[in-house]
Amino acid sequence: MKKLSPTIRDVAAAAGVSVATVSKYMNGAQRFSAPVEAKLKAAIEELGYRSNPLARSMITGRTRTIGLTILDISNPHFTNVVKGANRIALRHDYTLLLVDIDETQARERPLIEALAQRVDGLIVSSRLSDEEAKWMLDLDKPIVLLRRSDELPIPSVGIDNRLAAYMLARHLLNLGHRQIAYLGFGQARINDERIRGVRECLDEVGLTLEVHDAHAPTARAGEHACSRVMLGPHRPQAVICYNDLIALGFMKEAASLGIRVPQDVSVTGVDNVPYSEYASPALTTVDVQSEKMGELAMQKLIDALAGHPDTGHSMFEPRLIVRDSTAPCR
Amino acid sequence: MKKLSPTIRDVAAAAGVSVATVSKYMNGAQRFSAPVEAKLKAAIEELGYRSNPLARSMITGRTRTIGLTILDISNPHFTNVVKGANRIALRHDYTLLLVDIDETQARERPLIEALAQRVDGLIVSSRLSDEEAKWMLDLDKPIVLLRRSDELPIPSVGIDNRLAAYMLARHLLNLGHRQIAYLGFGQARINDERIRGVRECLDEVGLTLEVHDAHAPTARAGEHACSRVMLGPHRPQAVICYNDLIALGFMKEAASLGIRVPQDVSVTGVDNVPYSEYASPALTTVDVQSEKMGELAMQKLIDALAGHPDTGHSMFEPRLIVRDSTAPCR
DNA sequence: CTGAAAGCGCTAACAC
DNA sequence: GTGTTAGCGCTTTCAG
Repeated sequence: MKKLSPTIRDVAAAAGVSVATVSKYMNGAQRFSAPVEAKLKAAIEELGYRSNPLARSMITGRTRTIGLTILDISNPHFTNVVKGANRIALRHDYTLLLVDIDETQARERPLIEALAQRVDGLIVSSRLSDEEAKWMLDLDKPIVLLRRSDELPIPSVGIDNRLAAYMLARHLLNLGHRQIAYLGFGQARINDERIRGVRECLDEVGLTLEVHDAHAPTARAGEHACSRVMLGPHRPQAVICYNDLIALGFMKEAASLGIRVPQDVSVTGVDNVPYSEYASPALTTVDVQSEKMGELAMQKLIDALAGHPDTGHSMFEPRLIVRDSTAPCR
Repeated sequence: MKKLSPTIRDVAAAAGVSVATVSKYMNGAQRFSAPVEAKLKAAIEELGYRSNPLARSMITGRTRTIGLTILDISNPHFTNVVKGANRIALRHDYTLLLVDIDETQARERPLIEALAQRVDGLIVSSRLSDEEAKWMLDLDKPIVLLRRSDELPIPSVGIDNRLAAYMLARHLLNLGHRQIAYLGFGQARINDERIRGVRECLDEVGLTLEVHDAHAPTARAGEHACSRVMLGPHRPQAVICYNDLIALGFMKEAASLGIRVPQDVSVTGVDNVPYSEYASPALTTVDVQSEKMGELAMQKLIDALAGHPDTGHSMFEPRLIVRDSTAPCR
């Protein structure tokens, strides 16, 4: 078998030219005389030469790699973001270096700092507050945040969480519900925005909101929280969950408890993950355009890399998806 | 603000030592005299120095990065594999470079070849046949395959697909079903193994198997296939789907068609993805230990990287998970 | 324990 | 068009 892979010098020697010529040829930097081109092609083919991207990156200072940190790869919302980002990256010949923060806030900073050294730019989804994320500015790499940041001069992409939550509340009010509960996830920075949106809507008709916390953004957490919410002192007629996964778990547990959805309680989520459609009853939710978010975040980053920075926040418009988990209040 | 990040030379100058000393210090290669150590620590802190992993990799030839190619990041089975692999990688201070093949077979080879140059080793999930995958041997990097390969001398991890399918068939036979259909995905290499497992079981009782194809391993594809399977000339009493996603889509469409699961037809999947549990009826399936597969694949690779190669195939044992989508035949 | 020097594989001026 | 030469930031002998 083979030894070490051939270097640019091996090719130069085999083709009888200089390394500079080989380098230029590999980069398609200019045109060559027919005989040289032929020899080059032959030598490269013969040796199976492929230029070493590491050495190249060291000189150019560019890796053609984008770092993407997500909070949890198990959450379909984030995989959709990745899907979108990846599509745009591939199109521009960039590779994604994916880091799953895995909902462990402690390691976030070191992981991102290490990542930053190996990539040309970063797309970051983080639970850090603006204050806690200031160090990102010192990374000296273009960054796009997957949530609004009012204080940091970093471009970002997200949805209007207040509006999304407002829409769900309005939908439930229209169905005649009056006792509405919110099952949130306090660790998420956008949780407050969603609570605000719901409150804003309920305020208009003089209703108050019962707020619960699921402690995790997962189906399992939704399951656990269900009895606490439904069998507590103030049984709600409708529950707005922080995200679809919590809602899915909630609905499953409700069924176990003999509580029917939507007859006994209406349930909603947020995100419109693929499986919300295949649950039964199919989940009423708000589409947040996860894939498009990933696409736009990547596009912004690539633009920045190309010298067209953009420090604004882009907000996608949420869209209410009414399915079968919500119904008129009895 | 700062300009370019400081290099090892800056630190050496600031600390009044040589670059070699700084290098050794950064790598914890040896012990140092107290004054030198103090100066180094101070200089590094002062300048905010972090060694450049690219330059380091170029010399050592190691990147502490593992490449992982998966067929589709939208499939929860694969995200679980990633989760497991990532856990082990982190534990050994490796980073994952994830590539989503996105079910596009054409680009597979170039993507993997490019990936191979940037990592120390690869975990590959591919639809290529052994024959088509021979070039992987020339990559000169340790590889672990996420499926059995009998011909290639490459270590692999997988489950016993024949047994998994056999178990599902046996379960359905025990429930009294006689007209059993298989809704597969012909592109997958393991599809044949699963068909074989089902056939083997049905042969024992002299039954034949109706085989259909969903054309994609997705819920959407399962939806589309449902009417073809259920409203064709040979309506089955039970359907074994290639994976959970297809089964989920199938069940949704069945409901639309007024076909009740499990009363009118029993349905099973394979994989035990998280959402199979939250569907209703909850899906009967076979657990393939996706996370453990990812963990073991990574462990094998890291062992290989540490000089303990292992060319064997590790097979996880499938486990039948009976839930509510299967019931006795009326 | 510490330092000087020789590169890793490649690119980027600048000559020819 | 093609070659020469200087490094990129770091590790690694090998002296001292």
